[in-house]
Amino acid sequence: MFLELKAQATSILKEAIQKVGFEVEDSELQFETSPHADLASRAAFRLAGIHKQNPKELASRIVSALEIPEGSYIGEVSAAGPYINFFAGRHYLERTVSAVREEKEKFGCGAPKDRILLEHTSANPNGPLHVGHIRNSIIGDTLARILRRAGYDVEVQYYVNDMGRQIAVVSWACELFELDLSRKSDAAIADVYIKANVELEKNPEYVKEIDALMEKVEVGDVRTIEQFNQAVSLAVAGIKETLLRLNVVHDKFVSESSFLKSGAVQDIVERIRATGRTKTDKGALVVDLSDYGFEKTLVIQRSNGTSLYTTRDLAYHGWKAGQADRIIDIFGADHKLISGQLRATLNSIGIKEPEVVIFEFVSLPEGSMSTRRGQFISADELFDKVTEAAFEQVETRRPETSYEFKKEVAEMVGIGAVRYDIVRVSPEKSTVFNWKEALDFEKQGAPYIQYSHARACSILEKAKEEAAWNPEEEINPSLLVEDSEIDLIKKMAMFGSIIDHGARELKPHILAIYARELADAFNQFYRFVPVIAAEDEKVRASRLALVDCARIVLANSLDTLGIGAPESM
RNA sequence: GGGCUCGUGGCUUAGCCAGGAUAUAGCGCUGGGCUUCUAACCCAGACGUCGGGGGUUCAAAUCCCUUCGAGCCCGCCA
Repeated sequence: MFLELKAQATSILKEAIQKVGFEVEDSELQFETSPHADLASRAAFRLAGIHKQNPKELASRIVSALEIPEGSYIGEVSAAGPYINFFAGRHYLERTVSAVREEKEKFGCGAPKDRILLEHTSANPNGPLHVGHIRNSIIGDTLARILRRAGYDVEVQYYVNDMGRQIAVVSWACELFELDLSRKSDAAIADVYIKANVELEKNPEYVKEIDALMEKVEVGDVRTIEQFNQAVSLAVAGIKETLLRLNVVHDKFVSESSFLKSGAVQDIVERIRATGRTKTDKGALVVDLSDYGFEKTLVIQRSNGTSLYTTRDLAYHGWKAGQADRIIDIFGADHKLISGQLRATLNSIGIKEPEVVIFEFVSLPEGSMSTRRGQFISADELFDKVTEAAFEQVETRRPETSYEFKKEVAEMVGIGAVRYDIVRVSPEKSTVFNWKEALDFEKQGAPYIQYSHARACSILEKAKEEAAWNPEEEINPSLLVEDSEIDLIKKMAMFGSIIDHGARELKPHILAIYARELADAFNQFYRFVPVIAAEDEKVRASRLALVDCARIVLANSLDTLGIGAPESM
């Protein structure tokens, strides 16, 4: 709705500026959201600079020339010094309320758009996901949800490394040590993987055994491949379970080895060779990317002829490029360089490059996390502790409820808190994990937003019981005139533009901030405006409708954040 | 040594790419509010050289240069 408001302001302002005698592009209107108006333009600054005029005077001339058409969302425009301030009118507020009531869970959705292939998580199957990995999952999953709501046809993939060196070590470890199958399968894999790495460190001779395994896989040795697969599928099964609990689902798991089998890896090597930018360096095949600004060459084939992760990834991206209009990858900061080289190489052979979203590291107070060294906090452990802490909270706050209720709410609140905590900060900030903060529900996080939703549900529930509410009833939105009602409506109206913005910039944290502000607006309304106790029947009906709208937009926001929306908590 | 990212009240953080009106919000701190739709809430208050320095501009948290600090990367690992 806000996007429409902006579009109307754009055309009104542009017309007025023309009347005053200037030509402007849309981008020169310099709109911004502001505490002083619903939409403010700094166009007078810009025009004054170009045409050597007084910006204040120009602003008031433009405002006098301005005409607001009948039925516009704009109610009023005024000049405040050099600023041109636009204020939404009643029509905008009332239209927003009816739009939410009509569109319900579809409110905020964009028109159908292109097909997107989004890859996220793709952690190596050498152990369970840890708290660093889930930053990838949460950013990726939230983006996928935002893009879907924005109208894109999104397919989400997990790229499974089932043949790299680390996996060879895993497979080797499974032969050497007994798997503890009483544990979750990915944790059992990590145990032997960590032990194997200790062995490798002690006895570097073993490296030859790993090399041998990798060569066997590359040439298609059935038994070795079978062993790799067994180890990989154990780890992947555990990872999937963890992701499911996080409310993250992938449409497809694509394995690296499939590109070797299909010959795609060989094909891509030939294509790169054909550009003439490859050469042999100590027996290895390398690509010269100096014209793309990369000083060091990129190795795409070992001297023994085997492929590398990068080579298979190139083949994977070649395959992806053929099936979608946009390719999006979510990578950790350690992949910055390699993803740049990947993009350059793809560009050099005319394959569509992925858009890469980079997030910085989550480390521990004692340093960065490492599966190999066993230095990590697994996502499962975090989920267990956080839901346990949430359970205690429900128990103190709602002692009268059933065990099942408490469990269900604790799961939604705990997992929601984890997701929100991670998604709320912009990806380029590196963070240090700390238990105290992770388990703290006092701050304005997911539980705060969920609580607002539950409050809205509770009012509606009570009204239904008293037979005082019919959701389909015609209401008169012009009765919603309190400040906190208007603020709430305006906040709801922003939802679509937040989705649009997040999708355009691939920035999920924008939505997290918005959801909190929406909850803020609802809580203020809740505090100041009585709903069920409203004396006038028509006013009560309108307010109930508004509560229902808030409930819908809060639920839509939470859903897009991948966070559960409890009706009671 | 080179490259990328970050540095905003005690702590966490928005705003920075597209420079403009009193710098966003939470935690913590001080004080207030539950016989009234769930107090996981609300209200009020204190706390800021936007890392330091220089520059561009009518105007800089935002752009440029420089410097300091933190993280990540610079493998025939992934």
